[in-house]
Amino acid sequence: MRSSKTTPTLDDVARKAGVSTATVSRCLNTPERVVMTTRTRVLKAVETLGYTPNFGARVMAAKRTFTIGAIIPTMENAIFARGLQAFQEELHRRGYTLLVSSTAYDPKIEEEQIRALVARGADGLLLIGYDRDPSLYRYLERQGVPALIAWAYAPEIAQSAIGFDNRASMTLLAEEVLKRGHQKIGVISGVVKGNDRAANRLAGIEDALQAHRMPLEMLTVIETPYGFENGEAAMRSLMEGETKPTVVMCGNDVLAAGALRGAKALGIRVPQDVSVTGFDDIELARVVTPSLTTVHVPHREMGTKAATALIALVEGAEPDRPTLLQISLQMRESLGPVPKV
Amino acid sequence: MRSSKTTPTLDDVARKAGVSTATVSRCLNTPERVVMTTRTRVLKAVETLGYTPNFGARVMAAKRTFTIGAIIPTMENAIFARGLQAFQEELHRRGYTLLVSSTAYDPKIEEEQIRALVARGADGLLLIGYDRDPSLYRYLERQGVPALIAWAYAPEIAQSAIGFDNRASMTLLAEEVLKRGHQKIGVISGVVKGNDRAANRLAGIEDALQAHRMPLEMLTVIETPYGFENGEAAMRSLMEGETKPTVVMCGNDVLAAGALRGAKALGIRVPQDVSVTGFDDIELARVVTPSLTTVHVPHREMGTKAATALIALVEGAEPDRPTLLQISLQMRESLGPVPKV
DNA sequence: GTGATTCATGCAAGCGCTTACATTTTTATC
DNA sequence: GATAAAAATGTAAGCGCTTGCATGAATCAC
Repeated sequence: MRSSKTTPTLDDVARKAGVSTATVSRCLNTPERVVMTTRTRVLKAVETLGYTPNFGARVMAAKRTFTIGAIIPTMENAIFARGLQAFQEELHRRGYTLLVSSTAYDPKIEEEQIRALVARGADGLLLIGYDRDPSLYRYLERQGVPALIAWAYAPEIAQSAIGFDNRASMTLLAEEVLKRGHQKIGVISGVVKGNDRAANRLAGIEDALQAHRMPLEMLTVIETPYGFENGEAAMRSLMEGETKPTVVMCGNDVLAAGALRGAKALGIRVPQDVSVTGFDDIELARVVTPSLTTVHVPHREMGTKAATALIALVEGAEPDRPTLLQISLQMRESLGPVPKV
Repeated sequence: MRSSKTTPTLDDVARKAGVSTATVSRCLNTPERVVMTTRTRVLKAVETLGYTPNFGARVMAAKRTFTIGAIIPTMENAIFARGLQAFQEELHRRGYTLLVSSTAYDPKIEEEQIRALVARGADGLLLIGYDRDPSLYRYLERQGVPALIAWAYAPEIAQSAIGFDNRASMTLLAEEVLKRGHQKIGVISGVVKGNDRAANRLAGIEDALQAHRMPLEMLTVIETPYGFENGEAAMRSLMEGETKPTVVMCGNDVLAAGALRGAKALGIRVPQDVSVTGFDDIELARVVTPSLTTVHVPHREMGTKAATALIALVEGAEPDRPTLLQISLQMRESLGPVPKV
């Protein structure tokens, strides 16, 4: 509830400076169209009154907010933080403000947040992954709010997108695993439903097996929400299960860190007794012991390019084809050869 | 740039449903004041037209946005993530939307973001720490936007606040360190300027020394921006310096994790050769090896209570006195007795 | 059936700002 | 110094919504 001493309006400033509201508005938006002497007078009035433009009114009149919204699944771990930071830096450089909101991986909440940000006048939106109700895309289209999809790439994505191929990346990593002789592979996957990244990463492992004509029975998959604790729990049930895997491939670094911890608690050595791999290459991957073999994602590059692309869209450019970024494998200590029996 | 096929307005809906705009507005805001039959008709029109209220207009007319802004120093590490998640959950339960923006620990950017959020109609703001230009508080006051300070507590804070005593907490931890016989203490502190948390944590260590009538010369302080790499670098320079400390107390867990890594790179064992402590007790603290002795902060409690308190302010309650939350020491592996020479 | 209430809806006045267009002032030209 | 062109400023019409007040319809008590 705003206090009763109402905040000054354009009108107040105009009166104080002895000009019309139009002139004040111009002073603020196109100062070069106002002669120096009045400009200083107006700015002084602005100053003494402590005037700040009312955004709602401005949006309504001008139809632009210079605000970009980003809706991410979670802030709890650093998966998106790096990329978002770069995204924000670039936006800031270009005069846009970034507002972030998170969904806890819940599609319903995501929809609410998308609508909230659109309603609040976001000029454009950054979305993670492409797997969502088509009606949402229609909604955005109708609202005329461009959305850019990041952290994912697939040729079939109709929207503008910038990301990497989660599936092929995981295949690449799985190849390395197979090359080291592993036959019994545990997988700790994120929840696949509604999460194309998780789904594709899992599919990528299966692709690798199939390419080598290996049976999918080699795989023991546990699906669990992202989170450190969950990784730990999954590791336990994997290692206490019937077919103890010799390697555990995780859907992201956070799960992998949990798995590492789980192994430690069980007194199982990594990588001597069991290998572990991650995905994302966040800082955590280098912090844990043993350090994590993982897929390196160019977070900052993705963030910066996403900003550039989204601004272009907002400013009226035609949508580009999805952009594919290159990942690389980051080999560290946690992946070793299959243990001799 | 919004597309040319303009989005539907209240007017369109009203026409389509054959009622006045007032009725449509009431359907959306106070449905109980509209008879069922018209209500369904209106809602159907809303549906088929794909209408979403224009927020700017609504704000302007109604002066409420049900939006809360949070401005945090960084999303890059999880320090604020947990608390913010709880904050968001509570807000969501109460029908508010949370929009987050980050400042990279830069006061200038913080000011911009505060203004941006206020301009965009935030009903209230969550701010981290209290150390900022007084004019900003005046600005908020004049704009009638209540702000709640979190992650910090000091009796002298004039604003509403909810947090813990960074200084006393660190003193408590330092006591434990001293109790173990350490005499040469390295400190990796965050940048103190403009950051009351960092400043108070450092001061807390000094307090402990003074309480024991020990000279401040026991301390070797390195001040560095928060960040894993920086912790690592600081650790190196500490251990390669003249007076090798037997314990390194870090301003937060991220720095401490970096320090741990630095020690490992140097071939120095923790805690046998040198002890390390952190602050915050984020997940990272349990993930690293050795696990980190640190100060446990009740992140979720703080987030939830902050939400409740801020909503109360927004809805017109009188500001409370600052609320103090209890921390606890989390003793783990990284702190040991002073090594025998 | 009548008058008094209550309920549902419509009317219209803003909310604070931008901007096309009109008007006034300044500057340039001869 | 008069005139035309350019620059500065003012006027006023919205932008899409909410809400106090007015109106008309439905309900009730007797």
